[in-house]
Amino acid sequence: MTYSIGTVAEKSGISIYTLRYYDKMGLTPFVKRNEASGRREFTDSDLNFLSVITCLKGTGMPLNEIRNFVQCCMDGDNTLNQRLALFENQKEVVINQIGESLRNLQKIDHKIEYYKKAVKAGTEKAVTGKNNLPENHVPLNELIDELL
Amino acid sequence: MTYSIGTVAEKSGISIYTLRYYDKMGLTPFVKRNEASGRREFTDSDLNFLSVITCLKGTGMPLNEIRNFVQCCMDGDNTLNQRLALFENQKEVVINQIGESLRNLQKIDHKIEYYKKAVKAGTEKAVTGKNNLPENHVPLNELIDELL
DNA sequence: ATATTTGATAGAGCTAACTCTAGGTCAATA
DNA sequence: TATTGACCTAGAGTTAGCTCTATCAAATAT
Repeated sequence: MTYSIGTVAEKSGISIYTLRYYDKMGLTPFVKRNEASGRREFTDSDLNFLSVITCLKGTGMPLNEIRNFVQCCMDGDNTLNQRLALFENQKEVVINQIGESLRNLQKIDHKIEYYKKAVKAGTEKAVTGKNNLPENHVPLNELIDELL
Repeated sequence: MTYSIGTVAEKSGISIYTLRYYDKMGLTPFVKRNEASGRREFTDSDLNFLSVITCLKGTGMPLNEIRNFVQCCMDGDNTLNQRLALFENQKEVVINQIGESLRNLQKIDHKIEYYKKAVKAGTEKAVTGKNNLPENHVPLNELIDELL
């Protein structure tokens, strides 16, 4: 069972243009072509690989790093340690991103409180509170371990 | 008390180039200039404003939207509702980002487990587990409320 | 008083990640 | 069989967000 690029675009939400672009950039060298027509034929395994690529991209990893990772995968078992290290490192990255998101969320919450008061009073001048409260120090690592 | 652009760059971690670029893009119209020399003179209030801008940028808001927000701030009290709505909306955005980050984290954790086994076995072929486990449905909103 | 540093502007250059166009091939349908 | 539609490549164009250069003015250090 294989899928055309259009079908994959529908299933994945990635545009046909982008799928071809990724292929050109070396992100999907595993996708085979039809011998006669040269058309791409995606397998289910290819779709799984694509979802890993999407995950890494979602963490902000640039395409050339993702390409390196894919190359490692193609290079076989002697890159296993390297790939493990990559994911362990990326875990740190994501945890830091969540930390930043939580800090942003906190700041946004303060702003929401601030503007609620201001809207109620009809003017900003009536609002007294400072916007920069002291940061709380969430033990992020533990919390995230708990969430998963 | 005012700060030069170089001092602000140091304090904020934003490069001088970028600070000038933001100013050119209309993100910091509130920063006054020295009458005689034309140099920018940042106040403490300006730094606070800048930290809000940094927060919004950190949530992925594009610069032109941030500029609109800043313009609302300059336009005074009749934009209060609009500004409240903006932050309420941005809160949703950040919560969704955290959700995506947690899903990515989960996938990465599975990969880490996978590669640990593979490294131990010396080959990928020995690893049996599927990589795409069913998603857990964390009640994200409540959890985040709890964290803050 | 002079030299160095810091700041200013205008505008060019750069990178990443698409996004689209042109011109062609191949496959599926009326 | 003819036509429509999906796919192909090469390469140009686009956007966001910086980043840097050239050139000049002002401030600070020696």
